[in-house]
This record gives sequence, C-alpha cells and structure tokens, in this order.
Amino acid sequence: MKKVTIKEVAEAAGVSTMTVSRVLNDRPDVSAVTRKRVQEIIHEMSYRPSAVARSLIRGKSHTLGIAVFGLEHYGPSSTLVGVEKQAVELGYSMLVSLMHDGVPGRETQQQILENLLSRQVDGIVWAIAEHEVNRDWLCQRTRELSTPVAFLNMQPRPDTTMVAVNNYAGGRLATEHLLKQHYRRIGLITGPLSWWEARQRQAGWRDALQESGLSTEGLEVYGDWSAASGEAGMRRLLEQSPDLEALFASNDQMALGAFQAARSAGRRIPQDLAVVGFDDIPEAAYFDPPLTTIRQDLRRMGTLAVQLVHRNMEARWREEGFEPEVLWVQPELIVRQSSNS
Amino acid sequence: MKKVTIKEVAEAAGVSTMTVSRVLNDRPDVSAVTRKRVQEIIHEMSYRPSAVARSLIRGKSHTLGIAVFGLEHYGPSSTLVGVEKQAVELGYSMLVSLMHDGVPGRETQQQILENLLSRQVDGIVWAIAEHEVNRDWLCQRTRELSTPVAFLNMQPRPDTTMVAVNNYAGGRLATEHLLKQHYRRIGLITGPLSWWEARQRQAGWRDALQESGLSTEGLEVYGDWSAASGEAGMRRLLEQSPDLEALFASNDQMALGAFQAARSAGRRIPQDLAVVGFDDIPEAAYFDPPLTTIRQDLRRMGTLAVQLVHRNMEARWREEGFEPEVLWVQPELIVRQSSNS
DNA sequence: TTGAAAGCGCTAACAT
DNA sequence: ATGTTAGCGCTTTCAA
Repeated sequence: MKKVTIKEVAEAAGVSTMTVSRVLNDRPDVSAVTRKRVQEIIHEMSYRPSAVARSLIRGKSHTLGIAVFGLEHYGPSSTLVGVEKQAVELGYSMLVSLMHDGVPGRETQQQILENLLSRQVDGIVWAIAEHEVNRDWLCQRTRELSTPVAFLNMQPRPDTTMVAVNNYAGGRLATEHLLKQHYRRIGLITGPLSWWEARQRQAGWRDALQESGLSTEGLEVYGDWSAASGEAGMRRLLEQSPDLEALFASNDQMALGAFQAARSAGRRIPQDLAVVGFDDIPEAAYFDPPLTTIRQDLRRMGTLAVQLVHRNMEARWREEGFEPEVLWVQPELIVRQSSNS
Repeated sequence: MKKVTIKEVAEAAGVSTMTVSRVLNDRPDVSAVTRKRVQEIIHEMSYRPSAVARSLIRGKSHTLGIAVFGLEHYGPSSTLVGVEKQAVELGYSMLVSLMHDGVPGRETQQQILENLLSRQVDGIVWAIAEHEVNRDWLCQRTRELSTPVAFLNMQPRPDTTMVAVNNYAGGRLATEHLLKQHYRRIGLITGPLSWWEARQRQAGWRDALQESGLSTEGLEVYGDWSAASGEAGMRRLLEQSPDLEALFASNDQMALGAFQAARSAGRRIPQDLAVVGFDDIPEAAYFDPPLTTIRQDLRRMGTLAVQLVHRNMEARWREEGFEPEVLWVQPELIVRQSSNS
C-alpha cells in the first residue's frame, strides 16, 4: 500500500487540503457536513497525517530523546519505563539510544547527542551513569543548546538540570541499620569506583562508621556490580577480616554473590553475618534468606526527569526563563531477614 | 541557541544552499576550496542538518519502531538491546513504544502501531507477547502496510515475518533432562496460559512425559511468571502430589519462588527435589543451589528481527518481492546443581 | 563547478 | 465556511 497524502484525501473529498487539515486538527471552522464527509474519506483511505511533515512546519517533533546505559540491568530498564510512561502521558514519543560497551566513552556519547539533536528531539533525558570519563564537556555542551536536557544520577553541577537518587543517604541508611543492631565490623563491597553512584554509597558507609568512631580498615573491597565480583569480594573480605560481622553490598547482585561465598565459608546469614544490599531487585525478597536492601524509586526518577524537561521546554516556548534544578529522590530501607540479628 | 539552517550556512559561506548540501552529502562535484570553506563554516556555526527535513524529502526516516511489553523484565530488555544494537549498525535510530498494563489490549496496540506509522518509521519490530487477545487483526493489518513488520515470539502465521524462540523445544529439553535422570514424578509450574510462550513450554513438558508413558495427573499448577506465584504454586504442588520428585518452572523467577516453598516444606534441592527453570537470568547461577535452566539467546532474536525487517525494506526499495519467513531460535540447556541427582 | 526552481506533506496567515 | 499562497529545511532536477 502506498502512503496516502493529504492531497489525495482532499481530491477524493472534493475539497482543498486546507479543509482536510482543519478536520484533522479539530478546528471549529468547518461545516458539520464537510467534516463528516472528510472524516469518512480519511477512514476509507486509511490516511494518517505525516508526523514528519508536521514536525518540520511546527518546529516541534513531539519526540523526546533518551540515552541509556546498561539496559539489560534492572535499574536502567525501570528508569526507562518511568521515562516512557511520563513521556507518553505528555504526548511524546521516545527516541532511545543505548550505550553498550564496558565504559561509556566520550566519542560515543557525543555521537548519540548529535544524532538525537539532528532528529530534532524536543528534549533529552541523559541516563548514562557518570564515569571517570570527564563529563564537564557534555554538561557544558548542553548548556549551549536550544534543547533542554535532564541528567540522571550524576554529580550535581551548577546550571544543570538533574534528578538523582541520594546514594550517599542510601549508603548511610544501610550502614546505620547495621550499626543499630550493634554490629561493629561492617564490611563494604563497592561498585566500580569510577561510577559516581558507587562512590556515594561508599562515602555513606564510611561516614556512618567513622561517626560511630569505628575504623574502616580492611573492611573495603571492590566489585563491579556483578554477582561474580560479589562472591570474590566476600571471599577476600573474610580472609582479610575474619572478625567480619556484617556486610553492605553496593547492589543486590553482589549481595547474592556474597551469600554464596559466605555459605562456602560456612557462615550462616544472618546468624553469623548480616547482609544489606542496594536496589531491591524483584528477586531480592526471594533470596535465601530474603535480602534487606535499599530501594530506589527508579520509575519515579524517570518520571521526574521528563517533567523537568517538559517544564523547561514549555518555558522556552513561552520565551520565559527556566531555572535549572537538582531533584533528589530519597531511597528507602527495606528490612528483610538477611540483617536480622 | 537558535537552530542553524542550511540557508544561514550558505549565506555565511557566500554560496548557494545547494553547494552546502553537496558538501554535506559528500558529493564529488564541489571544488576543494569551496568544500573546505563550507566545512569550516559548518563547524563554526555548529550546524547540524535536520533529519526531519531529510526524511520528508527522501521518504525514509532511518528510524525503526519497536513495541515492547514488560520492559522491566530481563527478557524484553535483553531483546531490546539486541534490536537496538543491530538497528544502530544498520544506521537506524529506535523509536520505542512500551506497553505497561497487565494485559496488552487491542486498543493500545492499535494506537502504538498508528503512532509509529504516522512517524514514518521505515520498519517495525513487534515485541509484545501474544496473549489471548485476538491478534489476527494485527497481523492482517500489517500485511496491508507499506512498512515491514517483524513479530517476536508469536504463534507463527502464514505470510507473516517472525522470529521466535522454540519454546516447545525448550520445554522438552528441560523435561527430558529430568527424565534422563530417572525422575518420574515431574511437576510443572506454567506461566499465564494466555501467553503463547507459556503454552508452548507446557506442551513440551506434557509431550515429553506422555511419550515416556508417564501421567501428568496432578502435576500441573498455574503461575504468572512472578516469584510469588512460583512459591504458591510449589506449595500447592507439594500438597496435591507429595510424591513429587522434580519440577520444571516455566521461568527462573518462579523457580526461585519454588526454592523458597521447598525449603519451608523441608525439601532439599536437589536431593529431595530437582528443579529446572527457564530464561537463564544472570542471577540464576547464584541461586542456592545454582539453577539448571533453559537459556534463550534473546539478543540474537532482536538482532535477527531487525535483519529481517531491513532485508524486507531493501527489497521493497528495489521493488522486489520479499518472502515472509519464520526464524526459529533454539534454546539451550544449562545444567547446574539444582537438577543434579 | 555552481545555482535556480520546484517540491516533499503539511499548516499559518491571509483572502474570499 | 472554504480556498490560495507561501514556506518549514532540505534535496532533486535541470540549466548555466
């Protein structure tokens, strides 16, 4: 089937394209008879106005761009779900760009940005974790654009719109929960420290311990978010600190790996070792034992990011100013049996 | 920053828009001097050609539409990753539409399809599981389109392009693995039977048992893919068939739930009960015990779907015919300790 | 090697 | 209430 254009519809209906256009846009200035006839023809020919032509003329594409890293994982996909839902509610479609490789390089990020812009997206949500790759250039670049951008989970910067989970607070929450139960030797398996989120969780753990006058000596090992790294990390931790009483794993997968290492070492959870994770993946409640963890409302984060972008767009539309703002989402402690003393 | 157009670039360079266009498209018929100058100006003004205008004129948007259901889950997000990767490699961007609610209704699917089409996508990948909602209308509709569509994981139909995992074979694989180890009372926790995939896995299990001359009586309970339903299902199964020796859970989450129920019932895995799951989610290898499961190469499925769509598009471009085809992806048995006798 | 004119599909602004 | 003209940003065609 060839694509039908407004011209053909107009011809078939014996009216001008303008009249068809008016019917399409529900304008009041069309006689009821004409409207009805045109609508019928539209239906018959299964005519569908070209969003592309409309974008060109209106200078708005009704499309939001989103760049996501690590979509296979629970966090990014939940976030994307939140973003999409809100986007659709506000009448936008989603142009999605993914980053796959181990570390999101500058080259690729640049390409993604330019591609989204060339497709005339009305706004952008940047859900690519901040790595050691210098990100200032990106933030700088976005400030020069006429297209609003909201960043997710990144080190806050002045004049930048951002939504982030308070990972620092999450780290403290986890650690303080363990401290309250009188554990004193509380280990940490970090995420890759090139990630902002991993550093924040680490800082929360460290500060909580230090404020209680406790040492962090020998209690910290490095993971890469994977269950395998959690297992290896736990093993190292038990070797270097056999007096370990509790563990804060920077995500649930690593906690799961740690469970396995603890089992092989003959340590029961929670009797011999209390564990807290981070994320609250759907499986966490069914771990053995069910995992105490820090829940992040990722969908909400996505939703908020879209709202910020949208408000920003509307402001620019009306030629008003828009104050960049940073929105913090608070994480929540979910207590299950892995931390019960 | 206002958006720069080709006109402004042309003016700044003192040439016609045509010359700029030629430079943009790397046409040979521009003098080296002019080309260089224009390129510099383009860079200076950070001019970016409008993909929208190009789409309009060329009748190709270089965009692929994809409709996905249940993106929070591991399966759909892996598939999307595969789709996106291949799409980008072939020079397309991805317009993503999500379905959220419990059951993907016809209304919403229709809307999604129309929306993608109105945005002039060059091709569509339909990754929404087939439910009891009658899908024939959708397939029929796509046959009338000038835009090629590839379906994922659906009941094969004539004249329809599709990629699917052989879920039936997967179900047999799981069950035969258990049979080989001399288990005879092998239970099944199904997915929601409104899903084609769930029915296929069920059929594989049933046929395998029946061909071995075994009864399926009292060995089947219904789940909804969630770990909670796996736990409830396992409990029921143990009640109605206390002589249960093994279990095939139609996905890994339900297997995880079943683990928990088995534990509370005092049954050890695998000594008292062997378990096989389906999907091979990344966590499966770290369950306690590690889960034997059926792996599906979901990324590959996504990749293949895009390739089919692309070949189809090229064929239409050259006004050739294109034979709809059905591609089957074979699942693979991953043996871990949950099924070791 | 370069440019002018026409037009992709649609709508805003101005007739009638 | 309806039609005409012009133009969104770019490229195709044809002329110079």
